[in-house]
Amino acid sequence: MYNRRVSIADLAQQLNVATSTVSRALSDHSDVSEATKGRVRQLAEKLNYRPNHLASGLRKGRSGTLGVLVPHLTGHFFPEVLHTITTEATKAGWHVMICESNEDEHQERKNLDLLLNAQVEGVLVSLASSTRDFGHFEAVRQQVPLVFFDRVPEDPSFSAVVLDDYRGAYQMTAHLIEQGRTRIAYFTGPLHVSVFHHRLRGYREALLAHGLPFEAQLVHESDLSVQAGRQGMAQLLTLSQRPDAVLTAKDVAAVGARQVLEAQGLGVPDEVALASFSNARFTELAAPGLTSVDQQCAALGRAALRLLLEQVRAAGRPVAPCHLLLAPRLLLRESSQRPLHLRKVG
Amino acid sequence: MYNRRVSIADLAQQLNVATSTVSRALSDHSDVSEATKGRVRQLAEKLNYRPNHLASGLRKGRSGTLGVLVPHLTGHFFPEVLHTITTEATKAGWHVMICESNEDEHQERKNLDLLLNAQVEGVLVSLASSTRDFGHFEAVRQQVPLVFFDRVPEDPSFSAVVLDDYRGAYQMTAHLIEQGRTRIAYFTGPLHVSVFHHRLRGYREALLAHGLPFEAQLVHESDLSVQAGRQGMAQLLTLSQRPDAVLTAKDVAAVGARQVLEAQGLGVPDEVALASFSNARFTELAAPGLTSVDQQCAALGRAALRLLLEQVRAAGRPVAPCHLLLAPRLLLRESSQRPLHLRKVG
DNA sequence: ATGAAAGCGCTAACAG
DNA sequence: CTGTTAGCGCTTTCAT
Repeated sequence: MYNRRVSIADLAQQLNVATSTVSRALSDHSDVSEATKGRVRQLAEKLNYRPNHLASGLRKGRSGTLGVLVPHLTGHFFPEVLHTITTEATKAGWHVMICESNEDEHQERKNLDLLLNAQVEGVLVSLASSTRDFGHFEAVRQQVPLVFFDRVPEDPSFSAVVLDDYRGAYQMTAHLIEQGRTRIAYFTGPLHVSVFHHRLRGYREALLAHGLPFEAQLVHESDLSVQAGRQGMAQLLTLSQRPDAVLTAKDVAAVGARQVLEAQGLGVPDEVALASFSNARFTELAAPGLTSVDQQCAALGRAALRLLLEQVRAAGRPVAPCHLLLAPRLLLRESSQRPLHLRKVG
Repeated sequence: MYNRRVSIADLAQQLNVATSTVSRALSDHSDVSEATKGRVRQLAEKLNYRPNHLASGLRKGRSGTLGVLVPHLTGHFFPEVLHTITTEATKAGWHVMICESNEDEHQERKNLDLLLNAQVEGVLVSLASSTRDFGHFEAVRQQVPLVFFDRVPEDPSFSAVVLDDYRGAYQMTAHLIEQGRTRIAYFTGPLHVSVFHHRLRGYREALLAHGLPFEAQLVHESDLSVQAGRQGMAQLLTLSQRPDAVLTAKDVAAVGARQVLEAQGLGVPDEVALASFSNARFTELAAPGLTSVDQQCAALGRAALRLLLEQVRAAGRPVAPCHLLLAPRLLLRESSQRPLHLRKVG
């Protein structure tokens, strides 16, 4: 039914040369005559020969494969990052194995096992939100280079690439203040996740730096779902003095907030400004366009891969853990910009 | 720097048994004593032994890996399908290699090579939109089982799983007609892509079956981007008699259409009803919610994987090509439902 | 219940 | 320039 796969030995036999010659010819080794190379390549082509990656990997002690472990494939961010990683890695001659932890620490463990068994030569990880214990990563880094991105552990001995969330939140908060907002609410995700931790800090420090108070009642912690966004917004509207701006640590929560505002007849941005993190499709599709902190997926993916490959190429020589902070970029759209006639002049 | 990987030979040596015994113990072979199994497992655990997937694959002539090739990882549909596929495949003990063709026939070719070289035992494919020639798939199916999903070739000799796009379009068009719409415009994608071809047929036949004319001027072919949606809508509004409903073959195009309608002060659904295909996040997040034909990602992924594994397990025995049509499901939301006071009674 | 030995397909010394 | 040979880590007869 299926064709038997043709091996180097088959080619060698048909050409009356040694397997080693064929092997060398196929890898364009310098000390094979052009004539032989030609004959080998031609026959390989004709018989549709394909190198057995398992065999060469086994022999060379190199799988030529990298592992990537992400919490999930849905949404905007991870697919975008993965796209960059696979494209670049493939270009550099690597295979990539992608795993999903489904935000679950236990599946994260199992997937790491899977990757190590597949003999990956390096691993890129973005943490599951439920992960509290990092023992499984200790084991990994004793085997292969390991680089985290976006969702990274606090432990600075791990290499990591992240957006500068602190600065992103700081700058966005500052932007809202510059638009004349003085009561800025903030929707955060679980604070044990590093990104959310840093964003909250940025928010707070921007307030303080501009002489505004940090009020606990204006901060709402949740899973940042649409649902949570609605709840948070509804709660804020019960305050005696309602906020005039809302910053959410994730875009979908902003959608929920907006729904509530709309239902209450409160205009965006006139009465309440809205801003968030991430740059999913709908932040630009929504009307009015949602101001947000761009996640720079491509830059992040590229940086993480570059860092990993550096460590892989270091081939065992000790490498100091490296931390990359990507500068954030604000995408200012209508949802946060005070209409001209309402702006303070000067 | 990195720990040397421990092999079966290492375990065997430390336990003073043969490698074959260790191998058998680890795979829980029936004729190894429980005592030995215990000792082996304990040491394996202690030394953090991990089976070398390359070596066992080479020896067994089985890689335990499946390949999946999709046009891209962005959007809603493919990530969702991939999630199902990887989850289910992993559960069944398979590795999964994911590749992106970036909608490009040439990259599709290269990725198939990559997968075959990795010795995958089966391949799931959703076609790049630029693919016209299917020679490369001929080569693939001579090596391993091959199943297409969603974007499939016309050639019926290939196994394929698709949503019943014809019925989806038919039912959705019928739904719009039942809501009292009589001039229903349709935005289609490139017609050489099978899904778009079938959807157009469904649209047309639903019209005819309900005694409505099929008018070429109401059909707009494009790449279905937001941009294209805007253009198409703008063009429709120049007609002497504007449509009272628009069906788009992809959700983002509907977003573009809606933007134009809004700008022109035309209400959705009051003046123009809107419906589309796919069930991306924003179809439900948008206000009013966008009526659409659900893509049933999970069902599709599961069916495709099941079909592939059947063929893989058939292990060379000839398998007749199989075609699965998944029944569509309409998600009726506000954008298509005529407000009560305007509906025909009866 | 365990061991000895061969071999999956490939590459890399080493020899010529 | 080409061939011979050994071996990567594992599984699987075939013996015992």
